[in-house]
Amino acid sequence: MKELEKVYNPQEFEDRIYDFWLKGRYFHSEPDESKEPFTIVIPPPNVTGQLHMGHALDETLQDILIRYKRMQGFNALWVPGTDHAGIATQIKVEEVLRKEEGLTRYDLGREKFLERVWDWKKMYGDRIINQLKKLGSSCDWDRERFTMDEGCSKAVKEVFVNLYEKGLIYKGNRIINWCPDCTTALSDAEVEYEEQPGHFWHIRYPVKGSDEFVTIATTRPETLLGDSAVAVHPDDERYTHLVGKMLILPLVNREIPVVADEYVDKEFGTGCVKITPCHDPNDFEVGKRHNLEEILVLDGNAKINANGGKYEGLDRYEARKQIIADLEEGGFLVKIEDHTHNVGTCYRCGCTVEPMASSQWFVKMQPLAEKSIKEVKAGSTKFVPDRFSKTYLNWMENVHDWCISRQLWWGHRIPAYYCDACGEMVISKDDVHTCPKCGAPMRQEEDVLDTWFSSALWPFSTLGWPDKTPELDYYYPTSTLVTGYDIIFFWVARMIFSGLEQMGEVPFEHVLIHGLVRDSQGRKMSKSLGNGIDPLEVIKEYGADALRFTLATGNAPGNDMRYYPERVESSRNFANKVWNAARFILMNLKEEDLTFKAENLKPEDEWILTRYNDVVRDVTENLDKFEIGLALQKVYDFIWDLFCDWYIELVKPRLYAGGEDGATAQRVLLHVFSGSLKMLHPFMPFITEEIWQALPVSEEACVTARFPAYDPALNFAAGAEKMEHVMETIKAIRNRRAEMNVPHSRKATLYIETAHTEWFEGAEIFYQKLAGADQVLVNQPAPEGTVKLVCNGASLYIPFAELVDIEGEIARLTKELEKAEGELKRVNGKLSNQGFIAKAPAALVEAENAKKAKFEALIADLAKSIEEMKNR
RNA sequence: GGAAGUUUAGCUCAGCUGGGAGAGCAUCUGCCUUACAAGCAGAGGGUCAGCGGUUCGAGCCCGUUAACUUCCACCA
Repeated sequence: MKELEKVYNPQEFEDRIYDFWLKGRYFHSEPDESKEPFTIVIPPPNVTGQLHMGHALDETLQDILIRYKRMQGFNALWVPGTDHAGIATQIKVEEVLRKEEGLTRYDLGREKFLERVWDWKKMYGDRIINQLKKLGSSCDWDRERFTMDEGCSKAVKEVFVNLYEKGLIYKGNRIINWCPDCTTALSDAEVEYEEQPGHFWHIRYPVKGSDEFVTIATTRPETLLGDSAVAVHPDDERYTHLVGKMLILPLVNREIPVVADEYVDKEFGTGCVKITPCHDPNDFEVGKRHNLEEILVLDGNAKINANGGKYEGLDRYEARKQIIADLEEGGFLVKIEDHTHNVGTCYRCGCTVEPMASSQWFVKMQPLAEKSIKEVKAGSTKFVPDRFSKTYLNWMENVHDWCISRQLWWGHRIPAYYCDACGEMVISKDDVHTCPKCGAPMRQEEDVLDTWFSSALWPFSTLGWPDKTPELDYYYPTSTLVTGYDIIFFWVARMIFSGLEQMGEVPFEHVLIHGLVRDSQGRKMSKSLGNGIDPLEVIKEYGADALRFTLATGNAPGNDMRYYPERVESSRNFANKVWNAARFILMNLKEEDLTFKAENLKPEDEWILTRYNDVVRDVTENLDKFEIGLALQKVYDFIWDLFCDWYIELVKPRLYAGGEDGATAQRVLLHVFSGSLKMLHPFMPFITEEIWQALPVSEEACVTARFPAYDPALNFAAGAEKMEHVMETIKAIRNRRAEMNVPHSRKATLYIETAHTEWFEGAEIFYQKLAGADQVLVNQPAPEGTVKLVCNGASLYIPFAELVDIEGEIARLTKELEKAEGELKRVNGKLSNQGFIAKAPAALVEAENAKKAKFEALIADLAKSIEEMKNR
């Protein structure tokens, strides 16, 4: 038997325990038909390679589920996400490049630039794996798989070609969101809207061949350069006479028509809208309907291009300034209004996105969405908590086509090949070098795919798809996805429709949604605010177990949680409690044979075993329903309150006395404690394993031990009830002594008057140890002037005559009496209610009847006691 | 504009299918009782946001009002 360090010091053993697990290959899972699989898909390391709180929460919840399922005999596997082609990686590298070397990716060239990104990825990939280990993640990383390898590229190409052949991928000219900083298109989901103060510029457009004007209002005057019409509502009588006439576009002096279109809101502004097909999605549609000219006036860096005439080369905001000045000078500017409006920003770099017409690749969402909606409605994939299925359905039902091309270098290149000679385009899984039509050389599409295009394939691409691997066969569909609600659209939705389309089955059964971790003031943790808390720092100070405990407890699925250092501290305190309990138990295990047997059990043994059994049942139920916080709370309460504060104290005398009773106590202690450790292990893996390795138990490691199961043979209702009575009286005595400020060291004889003598048989030692009694006399006359306590089924007398404050005592008893009478009244009210008698469950009515008897007896006792006091 | 969430003790939050209001922290009191002061034993503190309804019975179900939060869409 090993000894534990005197002080709980997680830093001392956490690394060692992790190595122990690795060495024992306890995390290893391979397809095994004899076991049921349980699979979790996990995200890849984030771009900076720095574990942040949100990530830590993800990992913790996943790891809890994985460990729990493994302990239940499942073949539980993590499916590590293949490294994705994240836009953020490229941007980060570009940023560093710019800052440190003053270079752009174009200066470096494609090949060299990609090498840089690779280096970055490898460095931070390794780093994050090490950080995950610190957290206790039992993820079995496969270094080879963890890269953007051939297999994954193969899957991406396969899917692309597949969708293209079904007509679900097309290339088209559309308005997309363009980020001038990242110089790429963004999908709708990648745009964040934020309210910003701005202006409405009212501008006059002269009507050709007349001295009339129409006045339009715009928030982006620089787009005037690309106007190709002004629209009015067809029913707007103010303007019907102008429809079909031409206007002179100020500054540019181009002629543009007035068109009538239903899109215009008569009530809004002047009722005239300038139409800029290339820089506004609605205008784009109007332009298509009226066959308007499409004039692009911005380039990829949001500078005015050659179509902008004299403004060419100006940045969009400088151009705006200049154009306003010129308009004013020309007398075209009517007025300027303040106006707050929603501006789309890039969710990565925060820069204002520019809607621009551009040739991009799209996924046609309608047919994919229909299937995905059907499956979730049918319950093939269940969201936990369920309300998030609404979020998902809402999005799916209103989904737009998905822009998947990105003008970046880092990522999976779109497998499209062009022939410049004859204009042929080929979509192919294999590299195509010569044009099948004319034999000229072909070049591959420069654009890469959206990060989430490949990420959406993880549930099967990481298992070897499109090859028919045993893993794929065994593990797909996976069991659970754990993720934050902020990622439902990006990832969850796309995994669902990709899985359905390629595999014909939803990718996972459950999606466990958690909230965000906020700071103590409820703000989102972010780098710019500088309020992010580094999980590694927390681990360093309090240990990974404490952090995991904190993240897993005290909040419900899908709700945000606030991070308080005090909470981690209290988690650490709990770990310390467990540690000390272990030390105590190890000190007292002296028997040779510690195998648990349900023999010679004392009431306190029966009580703790019964309670333990209850907790095992509850915790299993909770975990099966993904109620991780509730489950952990129950384990915590059991270990601290019931096991440590009661059972250990109750059993100390037996342990010190030794003998057969002491041996039984040792066996029960070990049985219940080791079982509790197993229940606690998924939540606090390090400390439980460290203690486990010191305990004389048969299972070689806690991580692979069998999770406790409810055992009907260990239910001792009678023994447990008897013990509860004793405990109730102990609490009452402690309470009174504390109220009277009697020090623990002052002992007194305890007189118990009761009809249930069997409750108190053999209980004397407990009162001596826990309630300051030196001896206990049952049903023997107590001396005059004692303190009297009235409990359910017993009256207790303690001879502290000199401490008794008669008036105070009467007041106290009267208060208790009133309380009891109130309770009795409530019970009587229920029982006299015919509706209750008739409709409530029989067990409940019976319980109320029992309460009635109890309160009646209590009231009689209290009334008697008050009389006695008054007569004193 | 559409949708979802929140409102419970001083603070942060639990409360599972309706059946006598809970935890942690904070506060107050007494204890260094041979595992643990990172502890032990106690105490105080709540009209469960307001109103109405269903029910024998509502923190929980329904309706409604208010405040706050988030997501989606988006007005030139």
